[in-house]
Amino acid sequence: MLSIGEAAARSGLPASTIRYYEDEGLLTAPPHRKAGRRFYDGLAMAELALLQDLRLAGMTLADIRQFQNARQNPAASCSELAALAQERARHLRAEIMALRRAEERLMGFARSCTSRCGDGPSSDCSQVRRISVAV
Amino acid sequence: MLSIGEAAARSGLPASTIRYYEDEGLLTAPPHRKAGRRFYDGLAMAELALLQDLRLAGMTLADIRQFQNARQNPAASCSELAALAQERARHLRAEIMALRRAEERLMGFARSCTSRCGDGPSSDCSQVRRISVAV
DNA sequence: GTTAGCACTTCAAGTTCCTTGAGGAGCAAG
DNA sequence: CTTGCTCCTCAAGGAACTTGAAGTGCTAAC
Repeated sequence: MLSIGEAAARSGLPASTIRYYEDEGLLTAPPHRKAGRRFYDGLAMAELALLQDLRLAGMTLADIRQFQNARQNPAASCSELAALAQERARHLRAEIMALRRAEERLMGFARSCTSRCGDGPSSDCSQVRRISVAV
Repeated sequence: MLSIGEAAARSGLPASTIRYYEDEGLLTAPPHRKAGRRFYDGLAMAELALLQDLRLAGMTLADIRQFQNARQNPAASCSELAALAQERARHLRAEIMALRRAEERLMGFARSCTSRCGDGPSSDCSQVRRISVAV
């Protein structure tokens, strides 16, 4: 049983965000309480982890609310849930590629900056600074 | 010379966002204007692309404003600029790894959902639905 | 020529997703 | 028993856009 501070440390989210998600109805099973304080077990931590993954996958909080409702509705099709997760994973793969391209371009910027200007201030690299990213 | 609509299409950003960035002073050279309308040349598009990369790399608009100021200041050290870009690229690599992990977990969720419940609605997979993400 | 339609303009207000702050309470150590 | 830490609620604030209203300019059809 973790306090909200410990849960925050493990998940990497601020405690305020965890409380916020609960207020928004995104963390389903209301966690255990002792003297008003929240305590999180393994199940609650797993739900939080899934929530984080869905956020990373680009789902809005409204999207996630729907998904959680479907998860809790026994009449919902499992294959639908799986399809949704797979679609989100695809979305993630696309975003990963975009980030990789951005990473390469940033390294390109850094390279052209150092190779042309070297160390220290330089007044004649303004051109590099302006167009060093491929036009 | 691209109109803002063409620039939006090429960059993938909405035109409103491009205007917003300009209002915020993030697009340095104010683009050409004809009858009040914006037109973007290769240099302006390159600046926009760099701006996008920096946003993807997790920099706030305030961070980027600083970076742009440094880029335009001839007294600023090129190696500093390069170091900043490299640090951001590192940040991006870390985020890419986090996204990859999230992608794998989502695929794991989808797998356990289909393998245990198959097609169609199922009432006895609530356990899977609740804890299918590794605790 | 003029009228319709579309992309553009500015400016203000709205939205999403948190984050911060005020004011207070439980609890363990000294 | 007081100091200090973490926690609580509730309300307000902030970052990064997004949307809407009201108007302008070009282009193409009638």
